[in-house]
Amino acid sequence: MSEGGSVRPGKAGDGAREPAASKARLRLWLKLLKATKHVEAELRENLRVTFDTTLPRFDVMAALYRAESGLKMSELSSVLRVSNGNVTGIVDRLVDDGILVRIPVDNDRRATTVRLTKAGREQFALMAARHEAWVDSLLDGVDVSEAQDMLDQLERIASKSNTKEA
Amino acid sequence: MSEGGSVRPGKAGDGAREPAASKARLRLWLKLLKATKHVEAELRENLRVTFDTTLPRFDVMAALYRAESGLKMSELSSVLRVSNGNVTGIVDRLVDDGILVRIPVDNDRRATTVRLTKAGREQFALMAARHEAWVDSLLDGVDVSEAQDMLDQLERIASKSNTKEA
DNA sequence: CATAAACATTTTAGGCTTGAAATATCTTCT
DNA sequence: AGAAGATATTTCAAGCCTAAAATGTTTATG
Repeated sequence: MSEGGSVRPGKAGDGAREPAASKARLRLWLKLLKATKHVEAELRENLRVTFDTTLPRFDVMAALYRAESGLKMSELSSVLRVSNGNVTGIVDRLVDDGILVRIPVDNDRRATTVRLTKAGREQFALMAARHEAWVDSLLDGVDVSEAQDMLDQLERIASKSNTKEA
Repeated sequence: MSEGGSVRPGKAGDGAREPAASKARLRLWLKLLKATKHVEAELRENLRVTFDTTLPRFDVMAALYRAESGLKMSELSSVLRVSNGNVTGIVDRLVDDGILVRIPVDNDRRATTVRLTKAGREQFALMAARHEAWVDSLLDGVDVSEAQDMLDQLERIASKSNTKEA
């Protein structure tokens, strides 16, 4: 958690505009972070005790569940927005557990495609249903229809300078 | 918390679980997560290139900056909501770097208080100012005054305590 | 007093994460 | 063809993170 709140900066480095707005944005950010981490921690815990798995594993499986024909390692890493080396490790373990298979790509011996096994698809279907229910329950206090504005603003945040340039 | 039936819990208090609402909440969650991760990644990168440090280190320093008389390891871990063992490692490294000191607690040889050194306080003051400016800039697209509702809803989410038992 | 329980912290084992270096393969250009 | 550059992936070193076990210390209880 980035808890940089309630500190008197005096003079900021780059974008020192109105101090009040800046502080308000900082508070908003801290709340955003706190709520997100809270939900994430609950989901992690639920995945751990219910399915003996982890969020990163779930994320990899989710991405591959959607891509029925599988994804190359680089595609996976790009979809999940994590480093190549990171994906390598997670996939290694999922392959060991019989949840994923690596399939050589024709005409390119550098690349491999990764795909869910039948067992992997079945496991994920179960997990996804529970996951959706967990999220539903965790976000119970949020009026989704009224949150549309914020949602759109978040969308803008997340896509800002996100065009692979950063 | 969401330990009941995966599809239709029907517990006291929570709203009826319509599939559409459930999907909408899932989408909201994914957006929340995406936006948060994006901002967090930017802050991490900024801290790395500008101050050669990390978010966890920043968080520890922030907590101690506010607590002038220092915090015990357990207090630190509770404030930051991370495990004891985790705090041990981060503090170890900050002590090595002369940013923190460990001070024995009178009348309790189990505990130690951790405090920023003078150098640590100075470094953090610089970082906090830049940090606030970064957040201000990253949340530029968000109308904070209009986000109050969402903010309050997030507050509720984050404070929904998980009394694991019962 | 003895000793059991509670507490504060560290250690351990294992997984996640990154940026950078290393491998292997493919493509392009002369 | 052969060299140079681009691409796909893995390996590596280092730090973050957790749950659980271990260690040392204090408090409560018989």
